[in-house]
Amino acid sequence: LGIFTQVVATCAAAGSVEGANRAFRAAKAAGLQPDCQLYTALMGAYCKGGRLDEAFKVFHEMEAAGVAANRFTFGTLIDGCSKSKQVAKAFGVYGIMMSRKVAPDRHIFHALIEACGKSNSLDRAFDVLQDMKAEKVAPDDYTTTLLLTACNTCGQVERAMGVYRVMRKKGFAKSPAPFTAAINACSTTGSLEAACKIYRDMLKDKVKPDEMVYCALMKVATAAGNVEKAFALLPEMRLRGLTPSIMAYDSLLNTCCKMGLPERAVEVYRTLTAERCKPGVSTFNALLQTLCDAGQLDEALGLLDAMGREGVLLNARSYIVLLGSCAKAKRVDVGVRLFHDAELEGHANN
RNA sequence: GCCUGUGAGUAGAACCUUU
Repeated sequence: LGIFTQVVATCAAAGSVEGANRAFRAAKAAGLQPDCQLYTALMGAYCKGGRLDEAFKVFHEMEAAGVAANRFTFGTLIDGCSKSKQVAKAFGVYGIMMSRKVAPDRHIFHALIEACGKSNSLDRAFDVLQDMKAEKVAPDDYTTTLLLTACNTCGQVERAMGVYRVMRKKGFAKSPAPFTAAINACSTTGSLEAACKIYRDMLKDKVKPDEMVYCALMKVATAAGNVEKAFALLPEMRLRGLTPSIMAYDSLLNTCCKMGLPERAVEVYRTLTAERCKPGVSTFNALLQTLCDAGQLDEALGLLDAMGREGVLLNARSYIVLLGSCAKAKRVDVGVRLFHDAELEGHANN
């Protein structure tokens, strides 16, 4: 059973619902009676694949087989409901769980908070926090991060800052994630000062920033229109012992794109190539967009060779950007050729 | 007797999926 469960879980992690299903059936075919863990792993696969109904079918099958669900089972289902934005269902499962006298843990509350955030029910997210305390489950960094993210998606910057202040007062932030979420709240208001303050708080609290922190800061700097600040974060990262990866470079390319700075974008591209970072489609799309927005269609077309060399295929987005630029420049011949390429590669279907 | 190993569910940026 352990081996089959691992196979199911591995398939789920790889996004192969079919593989998970096959492994589950193989366990049965081997004459094994599935236990709670195996059923739960299969439900997880369905949930991750967005096939919530089938996850519930497995749950009912499990119940019919007389196998009792535990907190892992309920946690998997609630998380699946959250990912499919089915808040009511998530709380329904929570209700069943409580009626079965299964003690909830952090995962349960976290999945519920996430579900509330996704459905714009911020007040309810805070109710869950109260429930959590009532059940004597202590909030941690994950809890704070989820609450901050919920505030952000609901556009409640002030509330996010409130959560952040409480977190710092209690002093339990040990990881960079809650700080990143708090910084992200600042990009809504474009308040670079507030974001920098959070960054300084983090250093003061002896939490080591990771690359995502810098990407979030770059985003805020861009929203505030402060290009120099965004670029200054690159040496700052290095100063803290981090080597910028394609993530940071992509963020800077986005800055160039939003601010209309084709020369600097090309400069960033040169740097990341020199640093042996592997550019992806998003890297090239940001570059293409920047160049096209600036009317530099030929420079953009020149990049296509580089893409080929890097083994990066154009996607629909790349073609849309290029075709728009061809249209604006009235370059019919180039546009038609690109469109044919797009057709051949199956990107001309929308 | 000792040692070791033994399966399942959570968070943050950007991107992509989907102009």
